[in-house]
Amino acid sequence: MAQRDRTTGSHRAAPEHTHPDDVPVQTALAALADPVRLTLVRELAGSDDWSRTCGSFDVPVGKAALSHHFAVLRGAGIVEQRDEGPKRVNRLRRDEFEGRFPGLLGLVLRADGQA
Amino acid sequence: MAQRDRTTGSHRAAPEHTHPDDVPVQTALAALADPVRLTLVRELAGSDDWSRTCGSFDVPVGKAALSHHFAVLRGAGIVEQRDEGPKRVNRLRRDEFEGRFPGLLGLVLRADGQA
DNA sequence: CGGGGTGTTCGATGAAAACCATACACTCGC
DNA sequence: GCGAGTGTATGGTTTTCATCGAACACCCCG
Repeated sequence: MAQRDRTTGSHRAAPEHTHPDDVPVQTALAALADPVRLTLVRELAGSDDWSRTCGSFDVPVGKAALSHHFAVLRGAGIVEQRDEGPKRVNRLRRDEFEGRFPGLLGLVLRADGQA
Repeated sequence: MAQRDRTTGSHRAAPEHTHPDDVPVQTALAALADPVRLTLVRELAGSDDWSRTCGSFDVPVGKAALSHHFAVLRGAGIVEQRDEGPKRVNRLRRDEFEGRFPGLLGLVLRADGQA
């Protein structure tokens, strides 16, 4: 019982996740309406699942703020995290999120850098 | 020149509009990520174009705040306003906005009240 | 078991945004 | 023109949120 995972040996407090289905539209929009988080999502979208650690993103904020942003994205059902040794790797919840908010993800990704 | 409109006789400062095409995704998301504005958009979606005056919406804020919210929606290319006598009537820019952010509007409208 | 690497938590700070009350501007009907 | 009705602008308060620095927790490697 409660035997720890051998492959991803980690018994750190597992990150709390919210399934997209339990996320209000407003929360999802608010989560994506931030430049830093938008960058995270986009960079994540261009990478393989579980291939990026939290610290591997190119954003102009400190560790603390970064950690906070990931918590927000988790709470909005946009990303999933898993502990892998000392690191925490990420995955974009493409399908689940798409099921809840069809088109939204594609919208912010295709997103024309601006204008 | 500059003959005033006869039908909607008004020479008040015309409200400034931003076309959806000139709106950054972030701005659009931020505009919709507010409970009051979301209510405005939804109520507006359930009414005929130009049928609703600013004051005719059921939101728990004062006139000043309301006016501000409409300005934000205008700046995000979501609503269009026109002066009609002493009143200012509204219209949801369905098609134009849909062209710029396909699916987004439908998403916030279908929006399951919550969860 | 000690230390480097990684990420979270805490407390505080600063900026942005929502809000209100008041005062003003404009249109219309009398 | 006055006065009611409608919306905007201004100034100031409150709340919210992004951010940082520092302290802490955890994992691994030697």
